[in-house]
Amino acid sequence: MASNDTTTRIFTRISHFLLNPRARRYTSGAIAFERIFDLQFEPRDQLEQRQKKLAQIQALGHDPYPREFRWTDTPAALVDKYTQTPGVELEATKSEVRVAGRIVSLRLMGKAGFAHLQGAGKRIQIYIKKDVVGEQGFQLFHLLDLGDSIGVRGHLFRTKTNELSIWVEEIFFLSKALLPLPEKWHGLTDVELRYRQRYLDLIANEKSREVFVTRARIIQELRRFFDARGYIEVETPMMHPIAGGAAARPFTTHHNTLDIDLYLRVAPELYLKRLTVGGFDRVFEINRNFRNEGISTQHNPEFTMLEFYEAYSNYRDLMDMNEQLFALLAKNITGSTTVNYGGAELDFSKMQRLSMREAIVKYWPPTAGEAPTSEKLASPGGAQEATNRYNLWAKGAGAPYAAAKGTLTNGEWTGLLFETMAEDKLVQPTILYDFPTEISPLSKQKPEDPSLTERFEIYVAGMEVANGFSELNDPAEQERRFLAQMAQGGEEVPKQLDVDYIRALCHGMPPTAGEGIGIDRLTMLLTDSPSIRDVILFPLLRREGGGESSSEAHGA
RNA sequence: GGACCGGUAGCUCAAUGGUAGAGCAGCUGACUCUUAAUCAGCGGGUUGGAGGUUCGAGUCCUCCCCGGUUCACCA
Repeated sequence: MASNDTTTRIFTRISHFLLNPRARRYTSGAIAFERIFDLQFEPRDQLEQRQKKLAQIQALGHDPYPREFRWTDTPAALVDKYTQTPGVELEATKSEVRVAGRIVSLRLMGKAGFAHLQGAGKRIQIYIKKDVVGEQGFQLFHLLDLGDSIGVRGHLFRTKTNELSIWVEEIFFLSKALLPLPEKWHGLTDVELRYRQRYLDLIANEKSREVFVTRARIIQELRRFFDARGYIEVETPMMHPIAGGAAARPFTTHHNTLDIDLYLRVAPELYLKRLTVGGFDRVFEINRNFRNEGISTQHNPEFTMLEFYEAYSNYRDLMDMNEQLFALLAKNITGSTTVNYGGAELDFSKMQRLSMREAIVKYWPPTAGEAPTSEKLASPGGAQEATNRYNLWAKGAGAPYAAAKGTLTNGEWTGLLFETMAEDKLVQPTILYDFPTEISPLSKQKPEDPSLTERFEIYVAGMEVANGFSELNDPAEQERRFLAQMAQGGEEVPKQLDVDYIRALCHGMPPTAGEGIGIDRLTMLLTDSPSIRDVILFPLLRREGGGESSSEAHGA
């Protein structure tokens, strides 16, 4: 978009200016500023105008970039505390408040004026009268623009229309907004700009601010939950010599001094399990994983995962714990165990449980012929045969079909068939369990059926939000699975055997259950956000404008 | 990478193939309880870019750029 190009160019230029040491060398008055602003961009008029005003503010005797402001209350705190208090009472006490915020509305009327100050996410109105603040103060008020930061000293009162407001006795200039805020009616609606310039999104869109506050609360709740159960929180490496713990293409980086290539981790799993070997029986980590794969409304190349491991438990124990955890989170975050997501009512008070084979049987399209039975899917060639029959139907019906690359094992066919036909049907919170061994290289097999593992995933709104299992702790079996994986090859598979991990298992890992929960997707569900980009402050975006430096990929 | 939708003033959007506009923001002035403040006036455009069709293109055609959605990819 041309308008966007222009805007982003402006912001880029400004940030260059702010980083430019010359810019700090202003003396006084507009002339110095005008020389520094020798820039070729479009909204020059506004920028120059505000520069002139800043110079005038300085000429009035104010520091253009003061160091601090001592406040007594935030706008949000005042609004919270005094919503009910009648004006008479406020006038009677007239207790002094000092409040800082950003000007988000401004109405000047001759020798008086109103404005709204925004701080801590809420707005409070201020009333400025020339009689009260004096000639100097009122001159300053006249030089303010939407977006400026100011502090005020005064007392609370209510206007004719009964709005809680501050009767300003003194104004303090705090910071000039040299560039205008987003349009005040529509706010910032351009999706790209909302992601790229999140700071503007946060000012203009209350909903956006709430999402990120909620995200922080979700993480707090999770910490509380695991703390209460005797877990300790750790941080394991993000730079791995071998990218293991998940099948995903890693990012590559390089350490100069050691002259070694490293991978950004695709999962913390193998390190956390080393810690259970080391005696951290209950351990968790909340941090970033990096996967060099596609970007979509459900995928960001870096995403936050909670991973936790609990010794002496199995996957059934985790399933039970998850039911509690999800219900508790939904309740504490949204106020109810029933959560609206994209128009669907998600009920977190209970979770449907299905084995993967049962899910295929259950969601088999009625018009695709007779559904396979679980026994049939388990038999040799059964899953492939079912997939072929499904594909035949899907091609006729125009539904997505399962495209296999190369030769697959029975377990891989099962996984593929499930993903193709059943995954997006799992809207209500569902625990899907008993995954094929071939697609679960780190999970323990079921004693009565080694073709399956004690593994489950949680699906909500058709999205995978969690993945847990009874951890494989037999080093010989683990080595066999790693080698099988490597033999299979592909970019998603580690290139080398993680010898130290096998060695760690040789020192004995207690029976352990472990799980990962995708924090971004969980936040999407609990904030009714349709895209993962709505819950990540600075999602990875395409490079701006085609050819330039990539330093703006995350915004600023 | 494919498909679909979109790109017009700083922002949000109009404009049968026939003189590029409105509101907001900005500037000047008036106004001492406004709240999308109001009133009067002013400035603001390479219609994403390049070609083409046409007497005439914001509008139609081709290519390119940028963005969104979606599919593919993605334990």
